[in-house]
Amino acid sequence: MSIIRKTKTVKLVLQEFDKINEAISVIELVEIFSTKMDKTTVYRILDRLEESGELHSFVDQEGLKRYAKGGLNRKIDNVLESHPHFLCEECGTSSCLPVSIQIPEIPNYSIKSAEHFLVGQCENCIT
Amino acid sequence: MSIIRKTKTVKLVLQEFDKINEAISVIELVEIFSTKMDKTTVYRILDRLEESGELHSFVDQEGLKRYAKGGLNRKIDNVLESHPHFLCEECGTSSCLPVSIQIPEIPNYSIKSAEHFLVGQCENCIT
DNA sequence: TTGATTAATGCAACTTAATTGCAATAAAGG
DNA sequence: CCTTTATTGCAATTAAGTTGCATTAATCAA
Repeated sequence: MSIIRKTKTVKLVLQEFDKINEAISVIELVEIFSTKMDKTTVYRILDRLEESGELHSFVDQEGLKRYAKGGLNRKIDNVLESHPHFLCEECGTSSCLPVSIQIPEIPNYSIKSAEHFLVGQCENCIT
Repeated sequence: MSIIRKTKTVKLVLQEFDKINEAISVIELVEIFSTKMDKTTVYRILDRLEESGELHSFVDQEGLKRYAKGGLNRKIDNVLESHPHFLCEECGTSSCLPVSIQIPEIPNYSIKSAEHFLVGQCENCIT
């Protein structure tokens, strides 16, 4: 599994994520690369990049899959570390927020992973 | 708009939510009521029950819409109060957890709403 | 209780994100 | 350069959710 071959299309996708520091939806990516590769290829490359740990994905409030650089839910010192994803309702950009969210202890429950989705106004759009 | 008429189908849906204390996906509900009403009707009743505040909805990690009793993101004393949604990876049941999650202050960001999705093992499945 | 108003429903068709099968293509290694 | 097989493109398919419209049935005033 994971990414094995550095094909032209894989390089294009990686370049795009180097340029943009946002969480991009798959449909945006399909649109961006519409002249360069088939949508099936986009889906499959994203799959592989996620499995190799170069990207991570989540599903936003509208049910759309989004990808962003790096991994999610890393365990640091045996503590689950997860960052929230943010959507600006003004400009529509989505991003990973560099803060850590505390998950309270829940009696008799074991929490393996956490996903946080915040909606509001980003630093560019706040009045 | 909200719910206006207490039709037979609306009563059936409300009964179901009275029985079950979980966050149920729309496709499950469509299946449950497959002999009682059309799937379009299920979708529309859920819409109305959400607008009237009797249910709240969220999209889970798989992109499926789920509904549960009550409202979400109530403002209590002007503080955003939101509970996490939980999915048990063993038995597959989803529920609202009665704990409050603190959203840290994020400089230059304004947070309007928050969605938390936890995955792990519930009290029945924990070993 | 009846009748008029219009919300609610059922059905069929449609939209859109995502997946699958398969033959053709092109990385990677020897 | 040649072989192996991962990767791609294309077409078809799946599945969640939506829409338009004619029909049905709550609701309420008379």
